[in-house]
Amino acid sequence: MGETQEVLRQEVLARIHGLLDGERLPPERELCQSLGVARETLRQVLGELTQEGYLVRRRGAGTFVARSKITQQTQIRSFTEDMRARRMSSSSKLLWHRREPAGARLGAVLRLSPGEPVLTLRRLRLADGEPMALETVSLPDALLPGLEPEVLADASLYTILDERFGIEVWAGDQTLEATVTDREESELLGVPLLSPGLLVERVTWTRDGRRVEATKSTYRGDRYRFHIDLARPA
Amino acid sequence: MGETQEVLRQEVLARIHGLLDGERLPPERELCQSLGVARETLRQVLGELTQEGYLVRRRGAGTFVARSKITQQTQIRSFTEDMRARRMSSSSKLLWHRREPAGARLGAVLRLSPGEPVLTLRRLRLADGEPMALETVSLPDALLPGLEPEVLADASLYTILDERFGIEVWAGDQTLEATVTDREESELLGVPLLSPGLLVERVTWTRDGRRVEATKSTYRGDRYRFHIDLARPA
DNA sequence: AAGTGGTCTAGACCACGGC
DNA sequence: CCGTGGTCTAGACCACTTT
Repeated sequence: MGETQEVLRQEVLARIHGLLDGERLPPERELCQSLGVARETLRQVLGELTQEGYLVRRRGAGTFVARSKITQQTQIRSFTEDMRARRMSSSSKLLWHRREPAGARLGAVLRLSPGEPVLTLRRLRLADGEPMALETVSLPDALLPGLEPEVLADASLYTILDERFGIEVWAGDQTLEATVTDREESELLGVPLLSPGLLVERVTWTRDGRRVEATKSTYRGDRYRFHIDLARPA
Repeated sequence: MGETQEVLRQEVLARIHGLLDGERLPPERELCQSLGVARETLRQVLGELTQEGYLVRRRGAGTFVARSKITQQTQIRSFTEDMRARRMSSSSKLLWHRREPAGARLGAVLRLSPGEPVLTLRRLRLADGEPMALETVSLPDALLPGLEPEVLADASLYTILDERFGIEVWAGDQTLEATVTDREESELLGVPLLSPGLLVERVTWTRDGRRVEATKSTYRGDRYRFHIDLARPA
């Protein structure tokens, strides 16, 4: 996303904030003029905000504030919460951590400039003392000023984010695919080489769109199962 | 999506089809001229195809073909609907079918008495002519009076349920786990023995709680990917 | 330096909703 | 009918990769 759009997004969010649920925004042609940008640029931003549930657009009618978000499909759960829900004890082993520039790929995913520092840590996650998953988490360092990675050795990341930094994860995006374990994963997870595994990639963000984490995990295929409640679209 | 983009999309897909994995597409400025559209319009289409995994774009370098995985959304979708959403053609090959008493396990899942007849069929599902998944569906026979299983050889189950029997799937429950393909699966899916695969089990029901289907599918791990939108519980 | 994708602009026309 | 969002255009400049 460009610089203009970043600023524009905040401006529009501010205006939305000043409106009630269901109220109409000014027409695009009017809004873009008052904000000093091209209509297409504004539309790009409005499109994203619509996607995120802040707005509803109706052709011929207008763009409206949608305060109430409906579609809670699948819930975001941290490993810790997930295990608690399964009535298992969870623990972690911090394998390594480092702070480094985001680089191109992570920068794009987390919406940071490539030079921005990122905290990355790799943890072995255990359930009832048994290895269950290997996880690599990357977080914008600026989000967690002064955090010692060691406290994440055995704590819920989401809890720390919330209680210590006031960061609440609001939504996310996750993909699952099948894989087989490589040598390192097999050893750490205690399974034979080339065992089935679930590769889970997750990106989450806060209500105001700030990217919180990019996580890539490999779950043991023989012990882990992913559950989804389905709903039929209307 | 506009008319121009629809046509454009097909044109670009055709060109992609003519290229190998990793090959570069012509530059945007060249391509849009040869296709007779504006660059932004072309970029819109390229963006979507990138989102869908057909392409990878690298600034300063070019746009490249990515024989990538397909990603699935979160709602209940039949394979047919899923593929249609991906704009791929879907087809099926009916491997076998039979009617028999539900038995203990299926009876419990579908909430039928064990003696109640169940229609079970096994289908190979293909996307754009390529094997993608193996699926075994079981349905209460009483739901589908007079259905000839052959019509399911190449039709959407959900569509038939709805249009012909007035049965609307309302909600469901799905689990995913990692597996490796056995001998039969490998042969039918055209992958090596013990390839990674996704084992998907699904049970769905109508609004009034009647169980509709119990399905067990094995998806190719190298071509299929599940996509889930996450939301944080309130 | 040349060429690529990424962003932004100003303006046109279309399709639809509500008056 | 007019005003709205939806699409498309031609062209400019920027950021990055490659040579």
